[in-house]
Amino acid sequence: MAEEISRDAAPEKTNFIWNAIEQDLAEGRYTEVHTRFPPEPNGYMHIGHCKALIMDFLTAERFGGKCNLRFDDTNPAKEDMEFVRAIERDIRWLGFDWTGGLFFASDYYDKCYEIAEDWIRRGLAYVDDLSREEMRAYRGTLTEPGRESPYRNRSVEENLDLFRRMRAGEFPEGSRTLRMKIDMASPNLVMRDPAMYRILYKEHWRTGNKWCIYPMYDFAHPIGDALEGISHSLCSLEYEIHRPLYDWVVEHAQNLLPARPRQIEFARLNMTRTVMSKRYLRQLVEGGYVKGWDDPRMPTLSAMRRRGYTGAAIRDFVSRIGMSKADSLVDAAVLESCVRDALGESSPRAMAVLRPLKVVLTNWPEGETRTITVENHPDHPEMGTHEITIGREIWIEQDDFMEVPAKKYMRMFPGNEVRLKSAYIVRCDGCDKDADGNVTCVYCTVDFDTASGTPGADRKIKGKTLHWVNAADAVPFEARLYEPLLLDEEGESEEVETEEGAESEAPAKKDFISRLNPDSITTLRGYAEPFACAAEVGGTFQFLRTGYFCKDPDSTPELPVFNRTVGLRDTFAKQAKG
RNA sequence: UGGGGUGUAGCCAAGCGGUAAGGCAAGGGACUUUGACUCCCUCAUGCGCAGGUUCGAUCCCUGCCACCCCAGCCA
Repeated sequence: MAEEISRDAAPEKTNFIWNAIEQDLAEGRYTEVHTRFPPEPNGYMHIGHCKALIMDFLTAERFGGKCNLRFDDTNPAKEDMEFVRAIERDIRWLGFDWTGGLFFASDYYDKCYEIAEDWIRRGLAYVDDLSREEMRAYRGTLTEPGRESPYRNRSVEENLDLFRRMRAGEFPEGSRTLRMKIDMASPNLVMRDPAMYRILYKEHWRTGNKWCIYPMYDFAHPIGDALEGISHSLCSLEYEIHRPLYDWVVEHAQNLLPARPRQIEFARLNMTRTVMSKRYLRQLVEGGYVKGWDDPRMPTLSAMRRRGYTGAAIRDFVSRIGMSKADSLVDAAVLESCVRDALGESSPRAMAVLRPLKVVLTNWPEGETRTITVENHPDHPEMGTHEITIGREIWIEQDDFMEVPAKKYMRMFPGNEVRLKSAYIVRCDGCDKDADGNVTCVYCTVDFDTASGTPGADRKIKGKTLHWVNAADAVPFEARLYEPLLLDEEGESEEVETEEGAESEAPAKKDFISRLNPDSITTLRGYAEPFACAAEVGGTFQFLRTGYFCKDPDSTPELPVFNRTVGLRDTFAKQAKG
């Protein structure tokens, strides 16, 4: 019996990185696991960042180690404290804490400088006077080796003098760089004497004007990792070709470093129906296609939070999509499934009508109101109850009435009985229409013997159970329904995040704009029960049969606003479409 | 045409020489006071292609093919 169970049990979720780490541990290469999440504070985090973030924190958790948060702030021209705060908030929202500590690459500027001078003395680095354009020309191409800079073989004394004067601010921006002396003929362009330092007369938001030379990523990152005692430095696939350089830096600075971290790369996240690059995201905001970085249609964490996604749902998502080195495009439906799972358990139920249609209960006593107690959650009695009312006039969903029913339609139509959720079975008798043939009002007869909770309620009927709100106390509210930002998936492949301003982006840009979904937001004026409208901003409900909704900060006392976080699965609608 | 990577179902993804896990999507059915949830069932004689080694290959070897990344003083 026990064997049966263990055989049926799903294998423990694993991935190639954890397998590699287990092997490292088993073979004694490392005795403990220490990771880091190293964002550059130059923008808001989006769902794409979460894959790396969660992998970093979860790997530490899984192996009983620690994870640092390190802001990679080596380029003062692009970075800002505002983003540091935003990133910290997003990480906390996801439910993580930087158990290993909070650091900045700028903490290591002195150490980087020390290593730079050491390398100059050892003949491993040199000051180059080549201009940006010349350097590009000397670098060679994918198929041709580069040429050595004429400044490559300066004496140690001259290099040291020049580098110190670079630091002292004696040379104009862009006039010189410090370069590693590796191999201009390497087939890997990254190894062709990469720059270590550039001159930048920019005040840094942490180090002020102390420096006018700033270390490059390829130099500062491995040093930061080693200084923090990182064992496994996880990053995305585009850094794979940098790994030989990463190892070169760690190896040659080993005399001044306490550790020897290992870099492992994995595929970054791409998702259907959205974009994941900072450049496109900025285009959406600045082009007015969305209302801001936290517009609920955006894939930023601040937007997802506002829309009603939960940190737990996003963690679940990342664990479901797995980890590999294969380029992938994950179906957004996976994320939606995670959100439904998370919200289905925790959200109180309420009734709200998105597209209202008046129903008059013709045999309901004029002026009479009844109060009904309803459960907040069908599966969780401990979540309590709340009260709703019913009177002679109620609102139902326009979709829930058809004068001439479609095939398999089991909602309200003349002659058919349906149940009003938590209330009574009613029979539809007919409707009013305006001059254009639009239904303006529906008439029903209540079967008073079928009140919910009484034996009479057990009567079986063909019709479905509909949600509704009492017209007498329903609160008008604004519902914002969202559709994907982008339409077709054809040929979709999100480009990597790069600096804007490249000439090659023109065609892709046009394609991106042409794929924008013009109907990504629908704003409706509906009616909701007071219980839901009284919630505070951020409060989440399942509005029966229409989806999960989250109260938006745009709400006013007069007009609550609810974002639809995600709809419910709707197999009937699918059948109708197909 | 240089180098570094990756190809397992519609989309992700396990698998590490012993005869293809799991999730999402999709399609059936049961249940239902949410056409939801939940629960059952179906969904790769097949692992980019072609050879080879082996009693046996998704796994090892060889050769092809396709796709991704790299020519910043960005990260």
